[in-house]
Amino acid sequence: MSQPAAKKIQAIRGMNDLLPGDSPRWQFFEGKVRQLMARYGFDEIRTPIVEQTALFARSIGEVTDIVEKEMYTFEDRNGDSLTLRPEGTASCVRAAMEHGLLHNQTQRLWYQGPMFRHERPQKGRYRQFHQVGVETYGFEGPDVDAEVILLSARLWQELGLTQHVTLELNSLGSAEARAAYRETLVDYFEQHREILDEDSLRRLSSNPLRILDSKNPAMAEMLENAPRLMDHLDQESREHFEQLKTMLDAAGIHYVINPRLVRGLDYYCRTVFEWTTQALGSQGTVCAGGRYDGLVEQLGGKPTPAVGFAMGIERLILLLDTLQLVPEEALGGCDVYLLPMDEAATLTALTLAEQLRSQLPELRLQLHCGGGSFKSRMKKADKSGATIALLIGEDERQTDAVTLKFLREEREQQRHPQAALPERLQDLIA
RNA sequence: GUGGAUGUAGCUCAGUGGUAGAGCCCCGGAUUGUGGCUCCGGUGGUCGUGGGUUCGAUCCCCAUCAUCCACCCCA
Repeated sequence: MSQPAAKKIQAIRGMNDLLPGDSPRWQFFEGKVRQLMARYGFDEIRTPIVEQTALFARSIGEVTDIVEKEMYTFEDRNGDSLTLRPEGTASCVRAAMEHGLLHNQTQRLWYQGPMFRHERPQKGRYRQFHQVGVETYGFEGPDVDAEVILLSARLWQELGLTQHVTLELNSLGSAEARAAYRETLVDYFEQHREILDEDSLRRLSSNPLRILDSKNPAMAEMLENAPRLMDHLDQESREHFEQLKTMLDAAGIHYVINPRLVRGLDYYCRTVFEWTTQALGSQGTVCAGGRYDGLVEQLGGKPTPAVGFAMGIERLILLLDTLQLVPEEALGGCDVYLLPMDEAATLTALTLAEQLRSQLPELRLQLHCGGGSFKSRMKKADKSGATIALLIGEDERQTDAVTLKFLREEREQQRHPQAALPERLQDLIA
């Protein structure tokens, strides 16, 4: 029985397939990250992508856009409210607390994986996107702030991005100072309510600090006279910030102080920073983080200082791509394409391929499969990206030999006894 | 969530109110055992989807889905 044409099923909006052509870039980037984390003494942590909804509501802030309208929240079969994680910090804190990692000890952790936010997709902004994040717990001083910033700076160095990113820096003060300033600011804005535009009125309850960033000329004068965050920093935060700047100066890291830099998530305090680029249009923030000393306590743990950041992998890959910074050799492919020239040579080729793979574990060898004319076999050898083709036909089979042909250079082809191949290939590939 | 642009072959794109084309890719041949260059031939399309107007719609209208850009927000 013929069925009516099934409705075409496609990927969920804003959720992308990573195709074979893309994955080498990701592996290149992920490899750099993995190496770097080890060099800085950070350990990887992996947590589930689903958590109880309350975890995010409590940590990110009830009135943030993320919690109010961007979370993938659904009911489990038993009625619990679950949420696909919109960011990594909350899960990290939860896991660390749950397993006693914060009990009288410090931690330097990193994670990597998919996050989910129901936003309108755009270039560099997707509903399922991927972050690499760093979390430190138990370090109070500005040295660890500097450490995580230096780590990120070194990653740009490794990737060749240093010239294309800018570090913006600010301090929000202690949680108390920030909260107090926020109140002062809201009071001030309330007094000038008639000047506020629609956007700002909305931000008044969600993110009043953002109002300072408004470009509306009608509000410029009023904003000019608004109370300043820097004047409301507590003494300790002020010193913390100064010390951090001294450390970054000493390490030769350039930064721009941006007093309007405000992280959207409620849990941030004191140091906040952002790495931005001009090369990606309006989605220019490539890495952002800061200090969240109050978060562990807020989630029911003991007061624990914490610093971290998250970076958007899609945005970084996009950046690497537009700047053509992924090296050719990172783009995959294989070294050798082994092809039987006719059907009769299939078995010989297959067993030889397996032998070579046993003898040369580093060798990337693709065996021709699928038959076809000799011409098409050669075409596939070319397409495979291999530098060397190994051919086995009637002549070779009768003498236990193999023809070795160079695909990427003008060089006479050779014929070798099969037994001599491992040594020969070893030389050529190395 | 708001505003705008765009959906035609696997990819990049032309095109017309009378049921479609190029380049690349793929396959075959010129070249019985030598890919990349050249030449010749071939496969491949419910013109995003669903309605409407019309004798007739890929084209006009409406809706819907998706992508892109900006806003918002964020990594």
